[in-house]
Amino acid sequence: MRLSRYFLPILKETPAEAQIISHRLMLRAGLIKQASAGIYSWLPTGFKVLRKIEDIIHAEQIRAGHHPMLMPTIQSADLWRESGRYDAYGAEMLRIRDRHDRDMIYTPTAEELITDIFRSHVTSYRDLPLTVYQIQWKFRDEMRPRFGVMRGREFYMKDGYSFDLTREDALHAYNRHLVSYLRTYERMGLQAIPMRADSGPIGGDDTHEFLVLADTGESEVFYDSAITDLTLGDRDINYSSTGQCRRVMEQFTSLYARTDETHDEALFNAIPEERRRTARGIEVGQIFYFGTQYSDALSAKVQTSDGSQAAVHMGSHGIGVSRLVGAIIEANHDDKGIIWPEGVTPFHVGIVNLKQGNGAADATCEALYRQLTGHGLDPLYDDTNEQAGAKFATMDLIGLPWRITVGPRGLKNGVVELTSRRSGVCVELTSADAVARVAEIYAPQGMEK
RNA sequence: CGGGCUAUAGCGCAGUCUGGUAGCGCGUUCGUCUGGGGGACGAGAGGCCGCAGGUUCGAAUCCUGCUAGCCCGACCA
Repeated sequence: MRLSRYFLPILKETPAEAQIISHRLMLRAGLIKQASAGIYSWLPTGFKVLRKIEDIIHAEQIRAGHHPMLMPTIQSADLWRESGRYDAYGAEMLRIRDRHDRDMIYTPTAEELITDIFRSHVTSYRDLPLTVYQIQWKFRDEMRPRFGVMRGREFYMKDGYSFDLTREDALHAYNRHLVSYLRTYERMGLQAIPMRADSGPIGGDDTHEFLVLADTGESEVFYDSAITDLTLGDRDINYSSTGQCRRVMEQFTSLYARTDETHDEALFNAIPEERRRTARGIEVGQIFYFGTQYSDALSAKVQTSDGSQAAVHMGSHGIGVSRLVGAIIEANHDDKGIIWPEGVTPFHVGIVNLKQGNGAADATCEALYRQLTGHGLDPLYDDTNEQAGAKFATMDLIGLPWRITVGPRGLKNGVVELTSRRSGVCVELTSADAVARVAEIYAPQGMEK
């Protein structure tokens, strides 16, 4: 993309409404614009990041054997009355009345609707296990929205629902989700720690929240520092292996890690003192196993091999997609702006032409742009007439992980510069080598798609 | 929902106390110069001063009501 033809409304000054760093940077970098309290428009650059996150989630869910689908945002109140949640949910559920005076809701979650779909079409144990999911907008009429997209009223969320014949099968689904979520977050450049959680209004027996450590997090967390050394890395996961999924789950959940909701002082104090940590965290996902709570209420049963009827064991599993954009920024920024992890960056690399109108500089930038695009990369070329300093400041603010700087001074020696946004390390190399280097950086991710 | 605050140009703000032609910085448009970390000079454009009512010869400014947004708390993915 050429910056001169793009829509990137950056702000030099911080809008007064924004308090925390990710909200400020999202507004300043032109990612979002507030439409009303807790409701945001996603401008082109923010939308690109949202889509990147979404793509990673889809890839990892499909890899785990889960099926994408899509359910409506507006639902009839009837199903919610059937489950008992129409009254239980309270004022956070946005209630709407249509022209025929029917009660409708803007959905905050979809257990009822998916269970209704399930009971209409699945009648045999042979159709199990089944896990479906969607990535869809949700709405919770928060009393006090804040922190930008991290605690909005409208939010984009992946919500998955698993159906199994037995508790054991359902726990495998639980473990499978835990592992796939770990992979998902790692691909986004985030460390999200599974912590034992409280089930809240969704209900359930087993539940873990995934938390990203950040000073601005809403939850107080307590953990054994050894847990931060754990990574999945590139280990090969066989999602149909119950043993392997369970072992990974055990590895990642056996060390102490809890939010203040479930914190146990005695257990915490049993950790060697030098490894005890208290910090703050942002919740970016949660998995639940809740047994037959909804299948009983909504009568979702299958026929078993011996001919009897059995309520299915369910779980639901969520990732806060829009919230993740804020969480990633909270975990990846400096005083100049955002520092996107390669997996979610809106553009792979920035090209800065230091002297627009200079024949050699223009030609080199054009060639770089063509070659990078030819490698399947998505560069942002700053072809405007701004001063060098302004171009650098913009690139730093929007946080592209790599920048190629082209100017007459370097071109005299046949070189351009490749700079890492994160480390600030800058190397001089030929423009052909710069293209090759950037292509190499992104090659592993390209192959995963 | 309790407590506090704000609303004036695209953004950040002054002006309100003490009523009298709407201001500043940034951004933006045009021109010239400049050209490796938000550059300089010159000339412009851009406002129902949140909305409604009242007081007054006259209201951004005083009074009443409303709306929207923000902060702290409680609550929450």
